Amino acid sequence: MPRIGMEPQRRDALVRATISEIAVSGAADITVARIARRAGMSPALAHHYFGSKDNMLLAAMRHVLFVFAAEVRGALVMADTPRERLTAIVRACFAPSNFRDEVVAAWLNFYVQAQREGQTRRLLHIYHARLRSNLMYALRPLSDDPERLAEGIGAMIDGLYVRQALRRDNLTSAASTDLVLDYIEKALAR
Amino acid sequence: MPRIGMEPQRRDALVRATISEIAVSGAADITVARIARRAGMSPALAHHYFGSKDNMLLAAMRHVLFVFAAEVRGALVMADTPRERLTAIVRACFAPSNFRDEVVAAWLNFYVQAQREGQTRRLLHIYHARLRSNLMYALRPLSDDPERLAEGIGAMIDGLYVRQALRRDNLTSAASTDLVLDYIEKALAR
Amino acid sequence: MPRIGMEPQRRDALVRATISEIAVSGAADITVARIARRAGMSPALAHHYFGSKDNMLLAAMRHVLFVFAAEVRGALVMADTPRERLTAIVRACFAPSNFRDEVVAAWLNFYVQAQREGQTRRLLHIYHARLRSNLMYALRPLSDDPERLAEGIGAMIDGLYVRQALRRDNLTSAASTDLVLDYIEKALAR
Amino acid sequence: MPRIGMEPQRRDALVRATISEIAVSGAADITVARIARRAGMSPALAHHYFGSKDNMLLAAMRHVLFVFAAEVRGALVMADTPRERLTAIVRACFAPSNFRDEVVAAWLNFYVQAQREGQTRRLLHIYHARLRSNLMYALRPLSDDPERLAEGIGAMIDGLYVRQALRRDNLTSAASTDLVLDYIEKALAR
DNA sequence: AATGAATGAGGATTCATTCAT
DNA sequence: GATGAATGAATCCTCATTCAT
Repeated sequence: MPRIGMEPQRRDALVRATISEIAVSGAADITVARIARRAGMSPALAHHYFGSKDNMLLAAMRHVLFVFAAEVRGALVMADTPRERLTAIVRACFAPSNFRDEVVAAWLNFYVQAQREGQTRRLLHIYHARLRSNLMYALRPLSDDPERLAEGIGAMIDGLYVRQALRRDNLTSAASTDLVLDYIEKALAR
Repeated sequence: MPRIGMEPQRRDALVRATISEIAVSGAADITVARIARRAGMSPALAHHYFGSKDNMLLAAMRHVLFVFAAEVRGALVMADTPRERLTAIVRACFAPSNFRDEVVAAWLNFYVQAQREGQTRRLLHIYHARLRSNLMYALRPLSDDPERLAEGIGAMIDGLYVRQALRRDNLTSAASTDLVLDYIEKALAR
Repeated sequence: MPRIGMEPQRRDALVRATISEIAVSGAADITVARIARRAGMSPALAHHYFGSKDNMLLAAMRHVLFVFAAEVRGALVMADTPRERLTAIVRACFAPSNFRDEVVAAWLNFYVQAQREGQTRRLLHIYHARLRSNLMYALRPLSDDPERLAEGIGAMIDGLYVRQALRRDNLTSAASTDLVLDYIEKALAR
Repeated sequence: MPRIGMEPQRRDALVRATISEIAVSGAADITVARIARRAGMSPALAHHYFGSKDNMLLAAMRHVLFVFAAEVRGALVMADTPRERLTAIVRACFAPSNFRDEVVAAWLNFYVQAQREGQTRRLLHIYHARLRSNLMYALRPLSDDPERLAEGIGAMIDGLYVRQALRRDNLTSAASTDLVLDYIEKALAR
């Protein structure tokens, strides 16, 4: 029973379903049918709205990246000093909306997909560059090798995400944040 | 024309082919046929030796983990002091045999597979535990929170692997090593 | 915003769009959606007017046949002698409105469809019979085996259409006409 | 129960099944599944041998063209004079192996496919060129406009094929041959 | 030991068609 | 009158896996 103006809801539901499905089934075993079923519609309709499975995955990724960027931006609003900026960025990285199991699992799969798929790779590079630029801006007044430190921070964050995805242990959001902030603290100390 | 005693060579060729194929095609697009072709035999023979595709992937992973462990063990032989041990471990992590593009790509895919596949996950946990235990042993005399620091080091290493897989930049083996050693240095300084 | 009395325009636009689409996409790859888009309306509306895709194709065919018949009728109006009649018929066959690439392409596709679809077949038989009857009427006073000659003429015309559809060479409308008229001339000579 | 050395048989069976299926279902409605079933195997196996549906259709076409060429070549062996050559060619065109309903139906579908598919088009052009060259060779000593006449003959043959495909009437092989030979006779008379 | 033969089970995608609005 | 929404049915194609040789 078709109602009118469904497109936004449908697209939204599909994006959400895609993220969940990545977390549950893994990027390798994902199927359009499963995504569509989870989103409560037929595979044909999913195709109608997104054109292809790849587009669905890309839309999911864009959504995750968008939320991530928003969180960082939001955190930075209240930060005045460089140190506050650093804290804000790191906190945002591990904020619940980004560090939820589902989203973390999606991240890992994006990384893998980026190895092969150009568009995914490009999006990931943009995210990397943005994070890096945010870090650099805050680090420049504090460090004599901000580039290097930004690289280290980025790597540690990525590593914590990966490990979270495997749930090796239940490292909490707070513990992850502290670990990175600690690293920064030590690296800036003289 | 079948010769006798081919089994070890065949298995070896398949393991190597699997790793290469993961790097080239990605875990999602891997097929037994491609692996077998790369290893110079028929898909049927590959099955004959490994029973299933999953077993092939597991064997490849075991091989990577085995080489990794050997490299670390080898590096530790000559290390006498805790600091030397730390350096040895980190160097081993980024030694060419482990940090080759192909192997790094394989790692990333193992992480993903571990999200779903029990045996893969178990193997990865063993590797994690071993690395952690090695680090702890060296850190205990030097740090007052060795566990925490080990976690940070592990995360950073994993992160550097992930980033290497995406070749965001051509961070060399040496640069990666330095970054981690630097972190350790700073974290241990007082 | 629906206006009243649109039906004739709509149907017309769809028929024209169907012919164009056959020429561009081929009968095999034709879709209602493409026809409708070309005609500037939704697929649903196309269905509303024609009930089914098959009906759309049939309507397109009827249109082509109707134009063809009209052209022949028109040409015959001014023809008084048998020879003039023959010339008129042949000229009409290759008149621009019938021998346009688009229309020729459609013809070829009608032939194919006629192999399977009863209604199409019937329409085509009617066209054949009419052409034949027109030829026979003109040939009877001139030939001692008019039936046979009519068959030959019809075949040659069909063949020229088919070849035109493949654009093997750019045989012009005029050249085609001449070829057939020449044949007739020779066949009637004694 | 797989036996060895099946490839040639399988390919052959598929080519034959494709031709039959084109005749029965039409090029538009052909499916790999139907072809495979008719050839007594699974669709997967058909794909295994031909790679794609298009390749199957092309193989069928090549077969038809090959048989056609062989028939013409065979007929020409015994022809010594130009007139005999012409008769031989025309007879070959309507020889049972080429003028069988099934094959004729396939021809018509090839024409249609050639409108869109490059390879099909190329093959058809080769056939056209060859027939033309054969005709020209025989016509040159007899006609003062051999090119033109070859075109006319070719068109008439094509037209007779098309009409045969529609079975407008049951024009026999012999009648078709006579019609073309008659045309040639008249055209060469002075 | 080794492989070509063979297939069942899916998976992405397309499309004619229907329906509520 | 007109359309976006929605889907069932089909189609091509792929692939892990099995089996007879």
